[in-house]
Parts: sequence; C-alpha cells; structure tokens
Amino acid sequence: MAAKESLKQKAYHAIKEKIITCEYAPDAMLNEEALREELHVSRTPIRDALSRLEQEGLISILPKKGVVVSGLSIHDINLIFEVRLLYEPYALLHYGSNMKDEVIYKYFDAFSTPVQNFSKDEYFSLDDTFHVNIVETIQNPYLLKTYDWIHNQNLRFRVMTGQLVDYRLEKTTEEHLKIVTACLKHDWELAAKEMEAHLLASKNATFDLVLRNKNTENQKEK
Amino acid sequence: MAAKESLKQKAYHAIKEKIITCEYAPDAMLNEEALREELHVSRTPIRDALSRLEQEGLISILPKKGVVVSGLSIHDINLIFEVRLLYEPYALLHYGSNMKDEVIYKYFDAFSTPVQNFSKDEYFSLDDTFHVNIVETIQNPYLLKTYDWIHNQNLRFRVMTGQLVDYRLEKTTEEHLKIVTACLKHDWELAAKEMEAHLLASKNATFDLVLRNKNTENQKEK
DNA sequence: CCTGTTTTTGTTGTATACAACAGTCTATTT
DNA sequence: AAATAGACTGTTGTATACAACAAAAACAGG
Repeated sequence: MAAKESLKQKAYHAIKEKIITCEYAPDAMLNEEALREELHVSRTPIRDALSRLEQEGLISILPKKGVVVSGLSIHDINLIFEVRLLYEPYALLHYGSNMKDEVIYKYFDAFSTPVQNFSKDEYFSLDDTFHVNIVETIQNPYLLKTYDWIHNQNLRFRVMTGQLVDYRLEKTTEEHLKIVTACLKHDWELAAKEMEAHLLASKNATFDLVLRNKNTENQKEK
Repeated sequence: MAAKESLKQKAYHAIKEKIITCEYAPDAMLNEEALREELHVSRTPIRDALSRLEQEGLISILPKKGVVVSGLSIHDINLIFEVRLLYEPYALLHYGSNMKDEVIYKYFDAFSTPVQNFSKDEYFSLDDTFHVNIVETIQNPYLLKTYDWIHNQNLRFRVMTGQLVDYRLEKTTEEHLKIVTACLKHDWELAAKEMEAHLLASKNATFDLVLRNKNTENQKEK
C-alpha cells in the first residue's frame, strides 16, 4: 500500500506526522534542504508537501526566509472549539440518524467501562474516533476538510499538554456517556445539547492545561 | 501591487479566474504544457498553482493522465447550500453585532432601490458582497477558508446559469431587505431566520435554473 | 568604539532535463 | 481477418541547476 504512494504523498504524510507529534515543534524553523536529506528525496516532492501543509495551516512559508511550523496560541483554542461547537452538535442534530445502532452500542459499552481499563493511548484514540465518527456522518467534503484541519491542530494541543496528565478522564467519560445515551434514545436534540456542554467543558479544560503548561515553562526559564 | 506577486501566485489567480468564469469549463481537460504556454512561465509555478487549486476542489489531478476541471452537479448545490445554511445564519446570530451600522444602512439603501437601477453585474456584485460581508464577521480563518471555496463554486454555478436570466431579482431583493431590516433592529435571531428562508428559496431557484439549463442542453443535442 | 557599507551566506523561486507510466496505435503473426 | 505484442505518444512525477532576494556578518572609515 505504502509502496504505491508517490514521493510527494510520502513526504506530505511524513512531515505532517512529525508536526502533529510535535517532533517539529510549534514555531520551529524547517527548511527544504534539511527535509530533503531527512527523507532522501529531492526538493520537488518536499515543495509539493510543504505547499499543501501551508494550505492546511500547519506551516507558513516565508519567501526567501524559511518555513516555520505554525504556533499554537490561546487564540487557536477558541478557533478550534468554535468549529467543533458549530459542527459536532449540527452533525448529531441532522445526521445522527445515519449512525448505525451497533456503532452507538459499541461506544456505550466502551464509555461504561471504568477508564482504568484503558491505556492512555487507547483512551485518546477512543475519544478521537468517537468525535470523528459523529462528524463524518455529515459527508459534506467541504465541512469534513475543515474538520480535519482543526482535528490535526487539536491533536497538537493534546501532544503538547494532555499527553502528560490524566486530567478529566472521568468527567469526559461521563459526558460521553450522556451523549451516547441520548443517541440510543434517538433524541438528537438532547444529544446535540449534551455535546455542546461537553465541548464547552473540554474547551475550558484545554485552556487550563495550556495555561498551566505556560506557567511551568516560565518556571523552567528562571 | 500585482508586480510584487510571485509567478506562482499570478498563475494561481489566473487559472482560478478562468475556472470561475468557466473559460475553462467544468469537466474540461487542462494540461501543464498548454497552461505554461498560455501564461508564459515554466512548469514549476504552474504546478504550484494546480496543486493549490486541487486542494480547493476546483480541479482534480489525475496522475499520468491529466488535469480535469471539477464538474458541477446537482449534488454540489446541496453541498454548497448546506455550508451556506450552516454559516450564514450562524454569523448573523453570533457576530451580527460586529457589523457597523453604516454598513447595514448602505445595504438598506441599496436594497430599497428598484432593481432596474442596477446593471446585472452591479446587482450580482452587490448580492455577493452582502453575503460575504456577513460571513466575514466570523473572523475564524478555518471557517472563512471553507466559505471561500464554496463561494467560488457558487460563482461558477452563477456563470453557468444565472448569467443568462434575471430570474428572481425582485424576490431576492425583498428577502435581502427583510434580513437588513432585522439587522437594523439588532434582532439577530430574526435576521438569522430570514437568512435561512432566503437561502432555502435561493437553493430551490438554483436547482430550477440548473435543471432548466440541462434541458436546453439536451434540446440542443437533438 | 561605533557606524555605515559591502560581502557573504542561506533561503526559497524558477526553469528545465529526464524518468516513469498509462493509453493508443501499428505491425506482425497466426 | 483477428489477436497480440511492442513501440510510440502524451502526460505528470522527480531531480537538479541557476536566479533572486533577504538577512547576517565582516570590514573599513570615522
């Protein structure tokens, strides 16, 4: 499968992966030459990949200066959650009925299990696929593309902050369970409402985490 | 200003313009060589531009085969208006208060004038900037980027169909006036509701136009 | 020591040559 | 005449050389 990928696709996925995992940290400078050596391809596929990543907002290309990985600021949290708050309740309200009951049951079971039964990675990916599954019911490629971008940005925030702490796992599970329960009843208005509440709580928690993170960074500098 | 544009930006804007005006028609095949000669630049800026246009959904690049301008189907109308129906009422509801009263007055005056006083181009651009102004109050770059895409697609539909007919101009003006009146009262809920009604009507009209267009095409073939 | 200028270095922008591949057409064989 | 193999054509993918520019560094003059 990966063998049939063109070099520009390989370069795109490789660089994107490293940005999302923060191996290339926010505000870090990249340059084509270094990437070229790292990936063992010529500049052309690298440039294709960078141009695409710039479109997606993960990097900025500064002509004649270099490439910089997009920073993550408090303001970005607002932007990300504005999109999520707009899309995710909308998906439940209008397309919730497209979800298969078996899928809903799967999540009901998962969120009924004590969080201790999951490794941190498992729990993150469970959380992730839950929200993605809901949004993907929309099927509109324009909306899904936007969601994919902010999803990537959200992952970067997680790597930067949440990786460390197992903060709010119980609360998150409770809120997810409320959403799933509403879905089981096919009460999509309630599900959308619960989703909104969950996202608002999650947004505040992200704010807290980022601020706390900033503080510890400042302490390190002293 | 245009002098400082890089060649890849010039190529991007030039090709995009020609796609939107349907000089490069939907489903038409392009190729880098022809574009290269037409714009008098080398393949590199062309490729940059094409890659970006592909991201925006205006073209598809088929490896080793060619470049095809994205088609416009009935289904695309649904996709476009789904985004508009989600964003435009949202903008009024949450950010209407960001609009300056003088701007609202400007549109009030414009939509109070008989449509006969405008040329068709003037009226189209008035309609356009009205909706764009409303959506731009959102300020969220993720949402604005998505809107820009569907806006371009919408323009293509207009060129294909509406260019010919002055259909629904009075109705459109009436509906716009209702929206603007609600804005003047700072009743954003009402404004959002009127916008929703306007978009639904506009969507149906677009369907009609496209279907009518299809029929006349079929007649021509006979 | 400071300041203004020149040179150098590093970066992306652009042009172009070649490779790889898909599809078509032709010639050859049966 | 039909079928098949093979060359041919046209397309994008990839590599690389050179140009243009901006910023930093070195240097000379005061």
